[in-house]
Amino acid sequence: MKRAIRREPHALLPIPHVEGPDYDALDDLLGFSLRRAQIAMFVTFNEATRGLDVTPARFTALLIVGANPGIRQTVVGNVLGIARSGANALADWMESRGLAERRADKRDARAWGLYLTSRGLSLVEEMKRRIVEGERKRSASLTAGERKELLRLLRKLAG
Amino acid sequence: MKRAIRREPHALLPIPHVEGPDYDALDDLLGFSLRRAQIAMFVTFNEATRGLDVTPARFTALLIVGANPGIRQTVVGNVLGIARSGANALADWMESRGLAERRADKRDARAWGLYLTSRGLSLVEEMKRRIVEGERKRSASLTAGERKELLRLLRKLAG
DNA sequence: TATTGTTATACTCTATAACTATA
DNA sequence: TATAGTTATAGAGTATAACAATA
Repeated sequence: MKRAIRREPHALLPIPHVEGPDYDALDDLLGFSLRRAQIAMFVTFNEATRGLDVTPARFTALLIVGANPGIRQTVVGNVLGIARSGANALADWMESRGLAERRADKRDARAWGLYLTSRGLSLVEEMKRRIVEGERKRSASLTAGERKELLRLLRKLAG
Repeated sequence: MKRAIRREPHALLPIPHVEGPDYDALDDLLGFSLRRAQIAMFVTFNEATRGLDVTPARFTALLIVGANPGIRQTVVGNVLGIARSGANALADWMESRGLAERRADKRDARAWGLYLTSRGLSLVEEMKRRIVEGERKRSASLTAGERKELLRLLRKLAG
């Protein structure tokens, strides 16, 4: 006898603003709204890249390697704000999928340079198209000016 | 012979905008700047609440329970956007620290109502003071109008 | 001594799934 | 049959710490 399937709140859902409870100071805290907005955008990212086996960190890493051929893992890690071990795992992932190669750095025998393969280059272009389109839909309620202002304020806040 | 201590990039550091690499489309994507801004604010949160053994989720849960005495765990989970099992763990944490109590709900024998203790109430006030002050410092480069506009745009984006 | 890459390990957060008591 | 809470388990992502090779 099969048990009924019950769906839990899935991770890939935006955080709702629940009717009923008093949110107290929450709605005036940047931290809370930043988190809600970020998750909403994360949901959009996932929908846009469905089937591509990608995450924001993977996309960012591929994009950076594509724009900076020969870049070192450590620098990719710095851009992402993660430790070297994490950047290493990302490089392993890229190589295992045939999206990038490690080539010896001629100036420093300790280091590898990362280079996208043609497959990596076309994947990153496809992802970029989808993600830009996803962001366009998600921010459709914002005017072009508002979107630009939001970006400016976020960058200012990120310091 | 002791090995030299080497500091890895600590989690509690903002994501830097690295000099050198080409960021390509990254600086025009809301997702990327949202993440950088959110982490910067998370760092601020941690500095402001150092020693209080708190996380953003714990703070949010305490605040919501404080503002909504008798609220159910599931509703707290909905506000946070997490599954019931996670909300349950948060309630366990609150009780184990003497910050909240579960009391039987008279209208529904399946449910508990959550209530802050006096210790929980004073802690949440202390946290609120510190976090508001931390946000004030972090967003000092924004005018009051810019901060308000940022909040408005974030809420719009979060849907 | 410091840095690059690497590997192994541990921790945190969260979802998933199953279960119980009650609705 | 559905819902509130509970518990156990697993997975993703990341830091930490150590190490070899090179600077």
